[in-house]
Amino acid sequence: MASISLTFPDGQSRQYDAGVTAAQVAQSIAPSLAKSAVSATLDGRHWDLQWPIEADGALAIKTLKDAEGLELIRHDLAHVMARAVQALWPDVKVTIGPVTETGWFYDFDRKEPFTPEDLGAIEAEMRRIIGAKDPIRTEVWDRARAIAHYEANGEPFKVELINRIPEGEPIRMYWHGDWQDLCRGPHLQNTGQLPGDAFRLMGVSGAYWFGDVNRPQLQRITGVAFRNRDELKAHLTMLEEAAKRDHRKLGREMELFHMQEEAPGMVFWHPNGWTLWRTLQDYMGRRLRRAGYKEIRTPQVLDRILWEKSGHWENYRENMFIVEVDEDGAKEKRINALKPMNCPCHVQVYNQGLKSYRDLPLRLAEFGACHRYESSGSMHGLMRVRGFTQDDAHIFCTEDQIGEECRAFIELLASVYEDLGFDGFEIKFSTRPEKRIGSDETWDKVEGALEAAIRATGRDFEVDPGEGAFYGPKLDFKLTDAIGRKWQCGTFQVDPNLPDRLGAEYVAEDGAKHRPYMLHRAILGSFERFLGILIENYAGKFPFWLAPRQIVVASIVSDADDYVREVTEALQAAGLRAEADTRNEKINYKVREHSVGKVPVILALGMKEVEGRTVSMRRLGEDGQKVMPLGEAIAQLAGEARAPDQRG
RNA sequence: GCCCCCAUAGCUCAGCUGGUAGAGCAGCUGAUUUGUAAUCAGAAGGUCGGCGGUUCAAGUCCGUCUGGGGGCACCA
Repeated sequence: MASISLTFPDGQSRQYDAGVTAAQVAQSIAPSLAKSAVSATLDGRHWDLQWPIEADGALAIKTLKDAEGLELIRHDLAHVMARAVQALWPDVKVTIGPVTETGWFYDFDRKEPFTPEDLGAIEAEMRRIIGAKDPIRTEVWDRARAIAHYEANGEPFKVELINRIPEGEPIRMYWHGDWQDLCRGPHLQNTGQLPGDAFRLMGVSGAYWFGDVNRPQLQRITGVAFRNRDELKAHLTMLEEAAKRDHRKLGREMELFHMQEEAPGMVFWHPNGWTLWRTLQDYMGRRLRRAGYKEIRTPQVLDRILWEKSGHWENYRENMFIVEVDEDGAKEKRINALKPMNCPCHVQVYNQGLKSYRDLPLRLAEFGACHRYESSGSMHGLMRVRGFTQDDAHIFCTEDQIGEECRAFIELLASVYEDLGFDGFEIKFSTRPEKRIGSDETWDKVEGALEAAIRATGRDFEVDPGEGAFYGPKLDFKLTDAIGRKWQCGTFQVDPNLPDRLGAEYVAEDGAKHRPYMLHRAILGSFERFLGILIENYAGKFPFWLAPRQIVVASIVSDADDYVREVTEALQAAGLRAEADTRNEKINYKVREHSVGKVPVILALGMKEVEGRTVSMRRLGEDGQKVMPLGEAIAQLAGEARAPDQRG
């Protein structure tokens, strides 16, 4: 038998017979290692302990402590769950069950829906299987045998999966107990290696087979799993914490906004929420103005003729709100649409009057309200709505100017995200999709220009092939919030096509008319969504400059009410958002209520403050309070209330 | 749009196998003048999301519509 040489992580090598398994290797190193081993990596590839090793390579034995171990737990739990489901309902057909970021899911085909109560029964059966410590074994089958097997068992989805496995790849079968599944592996050694108390089934949902609406809809059961009970507990606690900062809940509690049946996907902003919005919009307005943008305002309702020209009528009509109007004396109804985006309007503004190359780059910005008829199932609080407002702008420029505009945009975006409290962001470069307009020559040119521009900034970016817009390549910017979630907000898109469709042009140095390029760009994306992200990022505890309610001035005794009103007015005169609370309640009650209401500063005033013309300042999240002269307090708070771009 | 789940007072939620609704908080009224996260008392508040159906009887069972939630699909 041939001999092979395996190299271990410590650099040492040993000789083995070809066909040796990683389990045997582990045993040869130490019996204790063989016992705790769950899998291995061979030349970096995740490798089952039972698979034979036929050639020289670098082998590392993995235990549950390794990242591979956690993946295996989740992977095997998917199989154990599938087995449990088929044990309980033998008629259920199994499909696929991959590992996710926090656990796994498995999609089943079954006529009757799984109920939440079924999940408990499935979990119990899973624990029984884990308790049985069934050994897991693997075999490689040839394609015909595997297909025949699943056809005989009435598992059409597995047959399809086998047919999708590329020629030359081994087709592997796994068993534990009398249950069998098709799987590329690797797996644990036995089901007893699974932590029976560190997983939980989270829910049932629908999911299309291979993500295709035209294929059967399956039932997806999802679970979360960790190495041990404490990690599971920590995860569940994290979910509870995330739920506490849910913008829908905070929006109601802090009286920021509401939505109602008569206007699904549209937001009613209340005074507090609108204050937050305006604070953000005013800030963005200043940043854009300073960056050379001109702010404009364009119509909401436009005749379909414009949408036909822009191409939207043809491609996105189902997603547009259509407005039919009976005009006096008209034979036909006039058909309009609420604008789903601002760009065609911005081209109309550009097109007024002849433009010279000296006018470029021309940056037109609009806090543009748009409406899109989003499908009912996609709406989600403020995060996905039908009526939204973008921090939209379009830069009309020459090809030579794309690079500099891109650089300046990224600088601006980075600075804005930092001001708003977000630490970092990722950049994604999306190239031409299959369904697109414009010539390959043009695509080559604009993709090249955009890539050169992003490279020149020296920032890291990922390429996402085929994910560009149909009219041009783009950069997407994804920020990370306080609890590690990522949100795609900013975008920078190069569009050589819309100026063409809508006839934008400029007179160049050569005296001839040329098409400008159009750069679509946004930093926040939609105000609605971004405010939702901000609310969750800060869990409602906004920095002072953003807080819709900045200061409550509360009386301790009613004899201090006049002074409370005087202080409140003085704060308001200094431009601060201050309210008086002279209700007949104890100071404990007022402090609690405004703390729960997430007001950053409470000034409590009793007779001592009246006599000394001082205030007792209490800050949200801090114990105790500071007494200081009124004038000092106003100066201090007015300083803090300045937006980041207005600080000296 | 599709699958599952949900809809009871302003908010959070009870209401077992059908017998025409209950709590806490908020709000209102009154008392209390209070020193940094809930003072006490009283009265009031709901065509149980809409529309149909089954039944002597529906918050409860069935159908349907609307909205919401968790996913899938979609996201110019």
